Amino acid sequence: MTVRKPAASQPVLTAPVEDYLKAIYELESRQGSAATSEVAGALRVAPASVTGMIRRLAAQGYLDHIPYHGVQLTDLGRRAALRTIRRHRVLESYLTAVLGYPWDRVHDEAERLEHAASDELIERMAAALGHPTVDPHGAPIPTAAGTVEVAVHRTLAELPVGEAARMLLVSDKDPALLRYLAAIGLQPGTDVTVLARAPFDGPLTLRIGASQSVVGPRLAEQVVVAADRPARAPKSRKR
Amino acid sequence: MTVRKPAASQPVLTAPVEDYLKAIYELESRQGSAATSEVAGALRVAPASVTGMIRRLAAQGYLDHIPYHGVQLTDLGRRAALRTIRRHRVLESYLTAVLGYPWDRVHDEAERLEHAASDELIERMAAALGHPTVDPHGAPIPTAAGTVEVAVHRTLAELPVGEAARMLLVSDKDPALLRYLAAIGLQPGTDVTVLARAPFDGPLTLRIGASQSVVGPRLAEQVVVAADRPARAPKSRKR
DNA sequence: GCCAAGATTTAGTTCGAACTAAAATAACTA
DNA sequence: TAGTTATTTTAGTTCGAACTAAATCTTGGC
Repeated sequence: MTVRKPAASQPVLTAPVEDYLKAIYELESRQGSAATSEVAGALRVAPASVTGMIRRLAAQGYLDHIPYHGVQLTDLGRRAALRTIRRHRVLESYLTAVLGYPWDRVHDEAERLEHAASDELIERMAAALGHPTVDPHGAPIPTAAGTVEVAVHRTLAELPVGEAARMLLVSDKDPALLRYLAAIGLQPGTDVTVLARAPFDGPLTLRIGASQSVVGPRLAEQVVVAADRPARAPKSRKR
Repeated sequence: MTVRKPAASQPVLTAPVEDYLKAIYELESRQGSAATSEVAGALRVAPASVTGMIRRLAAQGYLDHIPYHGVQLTDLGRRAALRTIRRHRVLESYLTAVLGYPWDRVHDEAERLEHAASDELIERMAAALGHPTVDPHGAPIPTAAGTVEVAVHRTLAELPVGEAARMLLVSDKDPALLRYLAAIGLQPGTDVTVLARAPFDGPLTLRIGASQSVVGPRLAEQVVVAADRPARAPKSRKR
């Protein structure tokens, strides 16, 4: 009752531990490594706290740590991270699809529920949705077995002028950004073309459906797109 | 991310605090008072731990504590308890009605989610169900404003032989009991009559629909029933 | 009305997870 | 190559929430 119980299966991970593993996984897969200070920044925690937690996680076999030279998730750690990420993304999908949450408000809710929901609940939600493969922001949902599609794609900032593309993905972390994207009609699946790009890191003019919008380069970097036509060779692999 | 955030509104209650307030509320309303050792028993925690927590909760205004003479929830504490109970019961209702959970497995899941779900989520779930007033076990769901129906009813153990009654309520805590009740066809709303009661605390013979079952007196004490016909004066009041 | 049994509280520990301040190491630049 | 700066780790605290053991209070039975 009062003790934090295992959300479901064997190893009893606390909420902070799940958060660390998830953050390290995301830093690793985004930039190949996860520095102490980056983890600290992602979790809004002092760097010294990260060192402490990392020592414990290494002792328990979730990651390898070479002092002063960063960490690397072990298979155990990666599986735990993917399980948390699956929960998060299934929850986001369910909350938007079934309970009518707007996509900019779904992240915080999922962030809390992901530590409390049992595997059974997550699988029931996934089943109710027909086992979706991406969440409302376009991020791939790891399978229950622990595999993810890791796709490398361009962002809007890199898309050549005139080339048609389809929006794929945006981070779920910034509600204001998500609201803005919704307002200009950009969401995963939407077709988009860069009509013009101003020099010196200037704004981009986009065609989205029938309308046009001008957006800054910072925003364009956040939006991941894919070639509009079926790609020649699918640029994705299993992990 | 890593810090336990307020599930929704102002006062930041930790999961253990919510569990204590809920347990004390339930003991108070079931038997008028909540002894240290009873709270300890309900939460499966050492009595000394309860004393420690009670001191803190008293200091924060959630209850009044006269050392060696028990505790009493303040209005603040009662409101917090009812908020947690509402969450729990709305969650149970949603999980059974929408996600197909069997009623004997819904308690544990709700027990964890009740600390993580936001008010918004709970209200969306309640709305999706048409604002139910009782949970799957027949327990009344407190309103968002913090009021509950407190009804005093008889149990099957007290029901006179031959008098028709309608099952109202059973505790959600014992999965085996719930499975058994489901097996003999007893659930909230079901009509039931005591056909015979063996002497010396013996078993009861019940008619449930078209079939008969024999149950022990311990089970009968757990099952709350109401007169089958509209009661002369409704034996309930607001709190 | 006393006393033993039972309930409750105090005292002192432990653990996870955070913190600050100080020390150690790595990396970059001059 | 050396020195400075930035990053990381160590050392020592704090807090919530549990624990055990010991002390204290209440009460029921005689």
